[in-house]
Amino acid sequence: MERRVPTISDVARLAGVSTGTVSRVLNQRSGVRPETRERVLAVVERLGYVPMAAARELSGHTDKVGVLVSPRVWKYSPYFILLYESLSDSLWNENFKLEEIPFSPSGQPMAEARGYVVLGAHDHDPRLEQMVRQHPSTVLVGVQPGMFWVAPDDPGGAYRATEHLIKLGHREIAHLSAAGQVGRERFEGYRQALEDYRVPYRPELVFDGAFSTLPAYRAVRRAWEQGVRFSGLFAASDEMALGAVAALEDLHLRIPQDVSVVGFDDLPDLGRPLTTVRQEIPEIARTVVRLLKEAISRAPPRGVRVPVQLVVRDTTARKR
Amino acid sequence: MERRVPTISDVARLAGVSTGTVSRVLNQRSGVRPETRERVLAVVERLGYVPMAAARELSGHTDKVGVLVSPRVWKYSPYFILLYESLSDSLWNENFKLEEIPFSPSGQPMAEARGYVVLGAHDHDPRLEQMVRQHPSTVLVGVQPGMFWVAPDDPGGAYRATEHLIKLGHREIAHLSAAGQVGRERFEGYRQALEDYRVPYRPELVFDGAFSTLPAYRAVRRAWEQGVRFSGLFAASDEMALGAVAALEDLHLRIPQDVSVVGFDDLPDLGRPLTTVRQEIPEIARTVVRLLKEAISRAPPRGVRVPVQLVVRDTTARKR
DNA sequence: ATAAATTTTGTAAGCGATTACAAAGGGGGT
DNA sequence: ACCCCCTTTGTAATCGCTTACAAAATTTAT
Repeated sequence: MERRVPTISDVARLAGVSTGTVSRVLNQRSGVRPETRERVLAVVERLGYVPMAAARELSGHTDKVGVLVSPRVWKYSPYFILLYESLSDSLWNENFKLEEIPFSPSGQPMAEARGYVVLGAHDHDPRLEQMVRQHPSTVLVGVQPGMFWVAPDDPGGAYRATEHLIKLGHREIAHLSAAGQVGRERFEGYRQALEDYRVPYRPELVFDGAFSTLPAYRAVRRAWEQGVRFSGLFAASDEMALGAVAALEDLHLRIPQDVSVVGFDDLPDLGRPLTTVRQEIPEIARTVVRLLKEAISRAPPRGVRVPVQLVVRDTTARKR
Repeated sequence: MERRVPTISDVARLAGVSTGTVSRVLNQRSGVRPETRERVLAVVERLGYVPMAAARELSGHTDKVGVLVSPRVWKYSPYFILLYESLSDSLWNENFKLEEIPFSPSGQPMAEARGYVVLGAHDHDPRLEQMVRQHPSTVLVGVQPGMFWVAPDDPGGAYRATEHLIKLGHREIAHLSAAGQVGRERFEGYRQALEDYRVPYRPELVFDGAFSTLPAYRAVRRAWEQGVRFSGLFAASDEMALGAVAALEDLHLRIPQDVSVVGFDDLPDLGRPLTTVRQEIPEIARTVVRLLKEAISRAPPRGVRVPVQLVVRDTTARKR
């Protein structure tokens, strides 16, 4: 009953090779005959062997990567948690170990690490520049020319969300926006779609929802009560979309019959399935890791956009 | 500039003892002369030495402790995150290592661990019983006779919150409640205070806020709009209190002049400082660890209430 | 003072991985 | 066949810490 967790030696023994070879296979080092590799991998698979983190780290070959999280509230958002976990996994696969590092007011991370990932930085946080100067191996999640960055295709996603509504026949399309880089980019996508399809842009249809449920609810409800009308709404985040849905329902409107709502992010376990723009968080994480390795090897900085995808569920319908 | 992180050998060398002795001091093992202990601790302090987690774990002396988190949403609440982190720290100090374990549908944790901590379990989750039978070294955060459990003094805190409002002269005191064990206990405290102070209990003043901002907002606003009146409100969580504050403000009421609001939890970084009942999350974590050790040593199960404390800030005022 | 008992300390073997280095194996070229 | 070179594999040291055991120091008993 009491089965020991298999170690690298178990794998080696069963595969008829040495631990060194197993290690080389697992770390994709060159110089292992393909058939040996196969044999080892088969045993790994069979035993369900997973290298022990502590041992790997102790042997001195995992590098620390620090994550700097700017505003404290960010820490509590599902998006952040998902991204953090995903990042942690991806890094581990590349022999890095994620560690949360407090972003000191002076702008210097407290602990030394091989590289850094910055999440949720403010727009023109002066600390960013300093950070990059002092620690070139830094990757930002967000957009920032001159450094390594990774960001979802926010404008593209917003464009497709809006386009989706337009194609359903909607012409009065409201937008729940929010301050900051991300909010701005999603707004741009919205606006561009309107323009391309010759739907007039009306500033009074854009509300600030601060990326959270309650402010979104209040903004939508207030606007509607003041006579602002629309048959479609694109919220720059799922949480805001949820707030909007609640507000509209309180106003005795039906979703999607009276108003179609599109969100952004595709967070899991949301309670209500939303038509939304899905971000591939794991893919973002993998990209961060890829760039981080480039950064560490002193490649010239570049930015990458990760594609997003429209997921149509039942909060949108053809305009009646 | 490139200063190495000190190891146990550095400490040993500087203190003029062997690594074995340092280790014994650090792990509070007996059989170290007090003056030697002092000397070692001084060096530890001076170097800022912190044992390396990986090495400690590898040496086989840290036990895994699994945390089971029931509903997935829980994971995104600040309370959970705070508790999790606190728990992780406290466990580490006692040579345990926290690990999140998926609560499989069958009710059996997937991985083997020395002990388990269950967070946010449903009221009478049938899996709990099975859990305890199969893994006696389980501590629940919540109340459950027959097993080890730790819970904040919810009834007491709710009592004091309500009492505070009563003593400020309020007689119409609303309550934002929520389903589940915790919600019920806080409701009980509220009710008991009313009874003790001879304030009539009025069921129409109790709303369901589902422990979150938006539902709380909607409940409060709807009630007020339907003519329900109160000059004080005790919300069973800070988040709900925030929702209530927003609702009341939208109804053109001033806090605390028109309505006094009390929350529960004292979450940090809330945006608006609230009069609330503070939970000492670190203390809860420490208690969990203490009980966990008892559980592991097969002591008879018991439950512990951790005291809470009323923190008066500026969302409450004397009734006008 | 000496031996025995006890307390305190040092020594060294692991824990599970990685990796430098050495050794073995496999072709070609002659 | 023989030698050389390149690829593949094995060996063993290493990372930082804990701990069983041995050794030394101290106390107690006689």
